[in-house]
Amino acid sequence: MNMTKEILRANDLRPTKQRVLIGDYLFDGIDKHVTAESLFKKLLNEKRGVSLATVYNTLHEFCKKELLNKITIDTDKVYFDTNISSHHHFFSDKEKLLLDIRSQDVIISSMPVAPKGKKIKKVELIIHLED
Amino acid sequence: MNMTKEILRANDLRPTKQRVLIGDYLFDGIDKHVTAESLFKKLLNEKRGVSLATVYNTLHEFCKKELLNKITIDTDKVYFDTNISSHHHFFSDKEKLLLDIRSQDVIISSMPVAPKGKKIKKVELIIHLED
DNA sequence: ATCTCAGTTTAGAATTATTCTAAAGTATTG
DNA sequence: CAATACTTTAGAATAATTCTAAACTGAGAT
Repeated sequence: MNMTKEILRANDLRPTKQRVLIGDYLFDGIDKHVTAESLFKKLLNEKRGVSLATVYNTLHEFCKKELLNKITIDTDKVYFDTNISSHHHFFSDKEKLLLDIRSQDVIISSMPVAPKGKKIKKVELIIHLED
Repeated sequence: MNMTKEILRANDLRPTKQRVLIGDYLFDGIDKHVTAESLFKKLLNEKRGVSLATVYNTLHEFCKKELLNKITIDTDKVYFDTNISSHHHFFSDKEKLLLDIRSQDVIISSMPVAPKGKKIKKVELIIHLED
């Protein structure tokens, strides 16, 4: 059976045509950074299209199920990373390009304690690049 | 002479009423996190108002002159930090609240090298909080 | 002081990623 | 197959930010 369908079912998401199409692309084993727009355009070339609203819906659902990692680095676009293991990013503000940093290349040896009443949800290190 | 005026002149910015008003608030020595909207509202209560467009213009000019630090953490708002020394942030996604982390509380002991042709412009560590 | 002009401010329109809405479609269960 | 809860979708709505072009102003020259 289609791998994406298994992933979807395992996460209580009905394997609709659209989700399978999106999942097949995102979960093919190759790490990717996508935006709603880039994914939407990518899928336009496929046999059947997926509406932009569905792209947004699906990306958010996948995030909620922790199948994707949402990266907010830029005000005008949200990036989604298919690599959900802990790692950090370079970001080139000029080209708006996001690059993975191998996890072994960053060592954070001291971390603050969370303010009282709060827990640490996620640690995001972004290294902004320039020419 | 007004301290803000000196700062403005030193940065080739004409000390207009609006810039002085904004600078007096931002550069009073107390670290602040503002958004265009929060600053605009704050200034409405002052003797003379400043238009929202000018608030945006001024925040961007101050950033360009490195009098402010722009923090993009959230898609729907840009934050500006008056603390321009190197430090990191907690961010509570729920309340959309930004908190400074004292610089001594984070130690990054290993950093990746920038991709060829690029330099590291800024390192931003954001610790997302939840309840 | 006044003149001049480049730099600045401003209201309102434009832009744009994202979210919302509500109607039509579809997967799943019995 | 029928019923229903979940999905998809087009298009409208939203909201932060940017743009535009006209009015205004600070600062140096006269």
